[in-house]
Amino acid sequence: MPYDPARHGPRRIVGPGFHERVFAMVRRVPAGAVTTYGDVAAALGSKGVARQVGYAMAALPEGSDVPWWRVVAAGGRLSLGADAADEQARRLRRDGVEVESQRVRGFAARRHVFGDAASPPG
DNA sequence: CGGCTGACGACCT
DNA sequence: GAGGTCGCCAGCC
Repeated sequence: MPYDPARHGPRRIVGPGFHERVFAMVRRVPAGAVTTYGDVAAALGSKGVARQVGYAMAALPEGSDVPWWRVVAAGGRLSLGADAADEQARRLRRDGVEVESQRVRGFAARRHVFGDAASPPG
């Protein structure tokens, strides 16, 4: 566990600067679309931080307004554990995204593109 | 500043 | 399709 809010501090979304940017990007992903850790990382400027994007997701509190389930692994796969992946699949279906065998249907078509706007409109 | 951790990604066998 | 390895780098103590 890279960051355990239950032990390291209060469940506040805006903590580490990097996470803040990650959350902002993920919030830009509309329902029905999906993105990948690598894409978010690339949108933030460094494709190498794909991992850190995942850690940011892990640090999200349950009631956050960040659609973490729209972030999947490369190739449209659900890299989370089988159980967690199932939950993600459920949420994706609620968005109208089909998931089969831990993979997003028509991933290429549903893949969200973060224009060149590296920062949110806000 | 150093060591440890880890919702990833690409590659090889 | 499945299993193992290396590279990437932020965050925490």
